[in-house]
Amino acid sequence: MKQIPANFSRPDTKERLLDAAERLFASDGFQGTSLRQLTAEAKANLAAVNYHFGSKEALLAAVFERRLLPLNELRSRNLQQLRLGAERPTSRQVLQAFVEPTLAFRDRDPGAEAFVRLVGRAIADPDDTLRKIFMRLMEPIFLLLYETLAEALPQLSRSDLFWRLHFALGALSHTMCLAGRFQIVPPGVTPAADAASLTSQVLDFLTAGMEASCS
Amino acid sequence: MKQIPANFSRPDTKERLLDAAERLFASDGFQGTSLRQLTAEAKANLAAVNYHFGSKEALLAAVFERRLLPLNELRSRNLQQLRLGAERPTSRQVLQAFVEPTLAFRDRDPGAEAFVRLVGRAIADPDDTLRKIFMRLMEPIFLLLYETLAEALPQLSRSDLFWRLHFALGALSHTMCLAGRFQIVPPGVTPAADAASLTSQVLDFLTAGMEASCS
DNA sequence: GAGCGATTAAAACAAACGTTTGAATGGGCT
DNA sequence: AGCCCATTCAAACGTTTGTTTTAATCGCTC
Repeated sequence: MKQIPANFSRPDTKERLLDAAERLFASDGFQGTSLRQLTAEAKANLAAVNYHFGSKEALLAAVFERRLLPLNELRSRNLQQLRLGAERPTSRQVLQAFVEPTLAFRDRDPGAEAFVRLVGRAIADPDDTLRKIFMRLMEPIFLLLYETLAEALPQLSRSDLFWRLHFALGALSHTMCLAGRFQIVPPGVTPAADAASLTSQVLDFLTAGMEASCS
Repeated sequence: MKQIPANFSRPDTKERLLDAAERLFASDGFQGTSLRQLTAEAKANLAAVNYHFGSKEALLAAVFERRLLPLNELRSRNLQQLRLGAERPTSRQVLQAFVEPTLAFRDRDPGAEAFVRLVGRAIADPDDTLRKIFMRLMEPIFLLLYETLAEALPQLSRSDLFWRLHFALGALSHTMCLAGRFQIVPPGVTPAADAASLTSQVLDFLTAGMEASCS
C-alpha cells in the first residue's frame, strides 16, 4: 500500500533535487551517482526526477545551468567592461575578471563549493554527456576570454595564446577541483585556502605564465 | 555448445586486455567502460578479466602500473641527477626533468597516447578507485618533485611552493588530457602539438609561473 | 593413454540501473 | 461535492553489470 505523507506536495522538491544532485555529482560523478541515491538524499521519490526534469541527463544540465549561467554572466560583464575601457587591459586584469568571481563563488552558500568542484572537474570528465553540457555553456565565455586576452597580449601569436590559455584553465580547474582537499601534503606545508589569498596566488602564477617570453 | 577456436590458448591474452583497457579507460572512464565492451575489443572472453587479473579494479591498477612505474622511474632518475649536480638546479631544469619524459611518452607506441590522456585525467577523476590507485603510485615522485623544486626556489615559502606546484600540475594534466583535441577553437588558431614544441611552450609558462614574484 | 594444470568458453547469478506506469493525494475552481 | 491538474508514490519493466560456476580444451609429463 502506498505511503503518502500528511503534507503531500512540497513546493521545494525541485530545489532539493538540484541541491542533492549538485553535491553528489561533484563528489561521485554523473555515472557514479544513482538516482536512488540522489532521491534518497533529497528526500524525494525516484520518479520525481523524471517528473520534474525528464531524465537524469536533463537534471545534470539543470544543475550546471542554475549556477554557471549567472557566473558566466558576471564574468562576461567584467570582461566587457575591460574591453570598453580607455586603455588596453593588462593580462592580470583580464585573468582577474575571470578568476575572481569563480573562486569567490565558493563562499556564497553551502552548495556552491560542491558546484565549484564539479565545474573544476568538468573540463576533463570522462563522461561525454557531462563534458558536452559544460562545453556548450562555456563556449561563449571561453571565446570572449580568449579575445580579451589577445588584446592584452598582442605580442603573442594566436596559437601560442591558445595554448597558454589552456595551461591557465588547467591550473584554474585543478585549483577549483581540489577545493583545499589534499591527499599528499609534504612536511612543513600548511596550505591556507581562503578565496582572496588563493585568488592572489593563482593570479601571480597565471599572469607570469601568460606573459612569459618564448624560448 | 561452447565454441572453442582452433588455437585454444593464446599467450598474449593478458596484454590484449591491458591494451584494450588502457584505450577504453582513457576514452570512457573506469565506470563508463564495461567488461563486456572491453573483452569484445580485446577479443577475449568475459571471464578472462577475472581469471588473469582477479577483478576489474585490479585490471585498472595493472593498467596504471604497466606504464606509470617506468615513467616515474625515469622522472625520478632525472630529478635525482639534478639534485646530485654541483650547482643548484633551476626551476626550469626541475620542471623539464618531470615534464619532458611525460609529453614525449605519447609517441612511443600507439597505446601510449591513450595512457597519457588517462593519467592526465586521473588527478581529477570522479571515481575514487581510480584516483586512489593513481595517487598511491604518484606520491613518491610528487614529494621528490616538490623537494627538488624547493631547492630551486628557496625564496618561496613551502606553502606557496605547494600551491604553485599544484597550479603547474593542473596545467600539465590538462595538457596531457587534451592530447591535441580541442572542442572550441577560435578563428585564426591552428594549434600544433608535436611533443617537443609543446614541451617548450608549457615549460615557458610553468617556469615563469613558478618564479613569479608575489603581489 | 591418463592425469594435471593453465586457459578459455558460455551460462548463470544477484544486484543495480534509468525509465515508465497506474493509482493516490491535495488544492483550486466551479 | 465533483472535476481537473499538478505532484507524489510504489511497483514494474527491460536492460546492464561484475562476478562466479562448470565444463571443455590444450599442451606437457609420465
